[in-house]
Amino acid sequence: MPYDASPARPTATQDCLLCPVTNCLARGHDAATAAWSALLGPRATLMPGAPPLLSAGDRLQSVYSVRAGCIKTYTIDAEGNERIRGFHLPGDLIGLDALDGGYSRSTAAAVVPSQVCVAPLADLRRLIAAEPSIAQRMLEATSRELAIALAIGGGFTAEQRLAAFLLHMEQRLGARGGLLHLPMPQRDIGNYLRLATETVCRTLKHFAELGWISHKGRSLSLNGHHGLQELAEPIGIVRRPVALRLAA
Amino acid sequence: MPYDASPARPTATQDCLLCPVTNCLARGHDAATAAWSALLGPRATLMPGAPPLLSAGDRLQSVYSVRAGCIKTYTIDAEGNERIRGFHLPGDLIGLDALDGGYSRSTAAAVVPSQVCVAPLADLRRLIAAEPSIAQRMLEATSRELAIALAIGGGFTAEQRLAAFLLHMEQRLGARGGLLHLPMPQRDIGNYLRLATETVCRTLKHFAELGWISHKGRSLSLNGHHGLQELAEPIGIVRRPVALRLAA
DNA sequence: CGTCACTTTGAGGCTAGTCAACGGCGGTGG
DNA sequence: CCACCGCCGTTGACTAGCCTCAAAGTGACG
Repeated sequence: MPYDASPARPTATQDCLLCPVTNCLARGHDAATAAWSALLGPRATLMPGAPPLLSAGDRLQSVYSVRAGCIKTYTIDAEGNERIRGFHLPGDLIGLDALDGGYSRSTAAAVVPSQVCVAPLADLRRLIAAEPSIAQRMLEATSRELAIALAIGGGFTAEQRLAAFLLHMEQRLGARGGLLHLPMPQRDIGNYLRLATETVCRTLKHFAELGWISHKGRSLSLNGHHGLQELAEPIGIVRRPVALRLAA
Repeated sequence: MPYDASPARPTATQDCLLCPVTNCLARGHDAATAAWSALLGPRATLMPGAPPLLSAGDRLQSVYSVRAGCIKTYTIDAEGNERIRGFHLPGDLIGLDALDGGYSRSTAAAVVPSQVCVAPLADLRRLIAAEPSIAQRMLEATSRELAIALAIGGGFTAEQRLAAFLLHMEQRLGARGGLLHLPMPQRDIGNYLRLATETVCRTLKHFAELGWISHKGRSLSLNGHHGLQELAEPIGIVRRPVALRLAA
């Protein structure tokens, strides 16, 4: 297996109601969940290197919910440069930046073997009409992505962006004890954060020298130092470590 | 008047159904519009320098719809640095990045004398339950902002970002014949685009030397050269000038 | 007519990118 | 089983785009 760890463990036959995925839209309650669960029936498995799930310029047919693995969305400019716009982990939706306009602005491909649930747009619209709470949840998901995009897009230093990225991944992957395994290569991290691969590498090394992290390959452990948090704090996508904000 | 031109022209007593604003959510049709119109009843006028409409960390009470003027949203870090996350023009909504979480991530203040319509969240939720098309439209608005944030956040050169900004403003302001008046100072443009004020100035000068624009103060005219479009093209927030995409 | 905010211009420095080369690890094939 | 190959990560030297600092010019307003 070319991808060290997190082999996506398909969980193919599970029902969405029992979905193990932390943030899965379908979790929770009631009739909305049942309807959503039915809608998400069709699934697709994606391998790295395989044709993309979705290509920039395509008419958006469906929204996708990541069930396992990691999907990256990106654009490719005239010179062939890839520009990664986001990484989508289990529980995330793909296609939210295309709901206005109706055609996809980005291409979506698997970073590691992955599985997605497919929600055809027509069905989704019907579902929204019947169950406004679904729209509410999609609105929240889109809002969350917007907040992240605005935060990462800001004018921060390489160290700040990388620190925020690590903490954010820790949070999203639900890492226990600061132990986590990044699905993507440093090249992709750098591309996403507007950094050269070399800068990612050097900055990680720097963090390691400070004792803030230790890493081997794509597995890393955040040693709980406040350094990363202090660096990432102004970016504001990581939950505050409690307290700290008494004044305005 | 300290702000040369576009003095916001309050239009205070107009009904939202007759709203002159191009993209106003309330435009269009049916019962949804009527309900929305009623909801948007309360209005607020904002002057530059006045206390912000909304502050980072506040519990989000309402979503705001810009009716006239220009509102900027920004964060302020520990050192007091302002970081502008977006400019909101008539027809834009404010607060969309806070729908998840429920508290505002940014502060909103007027760039020029402005007017907003106030949509209390509780009312909005009720309205969405009754009229799913409102949720649909908000979803589209949020999606649009997401696409813009992702695009501007990418790793582009100063010239590319500024070119995209100018063309985008031309589009959003509905400028006729390439003539437009920017509401915000160069400092704010630079802050938004992660550029020093000096870089904005020099880049504008450069565009002018190339004959692509001419400007005096905040009024500028885009001379229709393809240069700006070519620069901005990879960023992808400006509509293509027709044709050009036969392949792929 | 002075003040203040904004813009413009210049000189120099730093962050991060580019270029180049090597090491490691896994997979593949002989 | 080992040699080869390709992707990824690492390291060093150099470069460049943009930022910082400094200062003067411009226009609006009191």
